[in-house]
Amino acid sequence: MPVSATNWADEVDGEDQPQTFTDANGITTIIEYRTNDDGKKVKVTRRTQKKLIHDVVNKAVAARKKWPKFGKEKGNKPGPDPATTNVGDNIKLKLSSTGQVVQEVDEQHEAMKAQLQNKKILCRICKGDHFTTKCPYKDSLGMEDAAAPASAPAEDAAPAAEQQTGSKYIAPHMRAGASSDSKAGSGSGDREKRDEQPTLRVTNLSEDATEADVSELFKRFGHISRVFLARDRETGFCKGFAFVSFTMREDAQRAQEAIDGRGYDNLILRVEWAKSSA
DNA sequence: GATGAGCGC
Repeated sequence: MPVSATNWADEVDGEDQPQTFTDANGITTIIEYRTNDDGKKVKVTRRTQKKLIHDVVNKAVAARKKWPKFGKEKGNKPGPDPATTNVGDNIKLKLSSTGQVVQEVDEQHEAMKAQLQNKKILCRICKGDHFTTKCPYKDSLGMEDAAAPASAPAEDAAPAAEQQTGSKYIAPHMRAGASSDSKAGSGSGDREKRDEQPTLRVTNLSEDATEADVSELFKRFGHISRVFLARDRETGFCKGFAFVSFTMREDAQRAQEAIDGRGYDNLILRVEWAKSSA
């Protein structure tokens, strides 16, 4: 195969002077031929750091900033709007002289974050004071149409419930429709009572799922009266399915629709209405 | 793929 004279990589012979080449990205390559201890001629290739790649990316980012905004952002000025945009940490890693990896936080982004700190942050999933994208429930429950519970507020919010409704707080066991054995997981029950509650059967749970996992997953839809996780009698591992009873049929209904087909622990959960066993 | 526990005073 003929070798192109312009292909510097193949120009090996008779060049004792260092050669330098700069490519389109501004990366400079230096080639020199040295004589080593054994008297042999060796080729030494060095390149300047690829720092210009970084600049190229930033140029593209800068260009994008000038694009007209569209959708709900239409007509807004360039740059992120704190109401809709989460400015994350831009962390660079660099090697220190001791070989340890050192974290460097980009100062520009720190400044940006500080600027946005005064703004209110409200998670659309759980109403916590973090961004929706940072919600701890995002992976398991991160559904866009996160339906707020109609009959029960989220997250052990007894005092909050009082504030929200403006009426007197009613303890769960005193509420209409609450069962006498309202302790979730107590499994105390006579079957008749159990079977008249709106109960879901959850299948395809992983074997290390616990009652707590299941109730965490479902409690945001409303008050749960009972969680039963089928465990292997000997090993104690989850047998892959569980029953979740709600106080309110509507809550169970919404939970069924919302969680059925959702991923949890790398598995796709199935949620159906339970049939009474007999 | 699956339908919940224990049985004694």
